[in-house]
Amino acid sequence: MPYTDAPAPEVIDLGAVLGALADPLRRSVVLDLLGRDDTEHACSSFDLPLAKSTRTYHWRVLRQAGLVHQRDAGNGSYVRLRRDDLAARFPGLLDTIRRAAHQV
Amino acid sequence: MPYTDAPAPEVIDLGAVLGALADPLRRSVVLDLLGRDDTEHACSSFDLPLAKSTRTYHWRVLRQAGLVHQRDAGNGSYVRLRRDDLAARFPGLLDTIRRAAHQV
DNA sequence: TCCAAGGTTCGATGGAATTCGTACCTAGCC
DNA sequence: GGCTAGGTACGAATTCCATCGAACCTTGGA
Repeated sequence: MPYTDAPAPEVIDLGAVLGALADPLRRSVVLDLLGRDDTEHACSSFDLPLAKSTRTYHWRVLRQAGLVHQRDAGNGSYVRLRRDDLAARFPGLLDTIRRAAHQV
Repeated sequence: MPYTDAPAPEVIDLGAVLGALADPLRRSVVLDLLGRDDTEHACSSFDLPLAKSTRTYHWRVLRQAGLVHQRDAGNGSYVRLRRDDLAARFPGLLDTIRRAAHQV
């Protein structure tokens, strides 16, 4: 069944976004997505050293924070960074994070 | 006694900063400081609806994350936003947060 | 049809985060 | 000196976070 818990673009909460990005693992996923093209990517294409259920948990956090859109394909599932929505709501945030993460 | 747990400018951790800013109360304090002049401000000048010990706790989080510098004056204590350090380490971060927080 | 790969859900668990009360400290003021 | 305002330290309680295992589901392929 599809995911219905992603916030609409205009109600994405800054606290939730920052909380999601505060975690090193989730932040690395977002940075990874920023380095890929702006399309869907298979969840299985991320090499996360965690139990399956823990991966599910982190994808949910990112989804509920409004950072990613997720699509269930029964078999696998796919994620896409919500670049436009985030750029519209919090201009420059993702760019700033990307630049900050590439620091020393 | 003085506070010795503030990180040096070059080792401020992005995760710690984002974690500190994820909390609505702490974020509001930082935004408040951004709206004031770039000097020391008395901790007692912030109207935080919390027990004294909880306020101390949140100042410590902000201090240890590297967001503020805190000075003990025996009697009161004073904080100052580390604008320059943060701008040097994570360019544009505070500006972006400020802009984002002023959104709808 | 059976099986494997990829995910979810549900409980459980250990640890961190947040809050508070109490006791204590320091400087300034009467 | 004694009092007060502003803070800290510490312990306790509570809640939230991150992790996992086990059971289950769905699709695609042998």
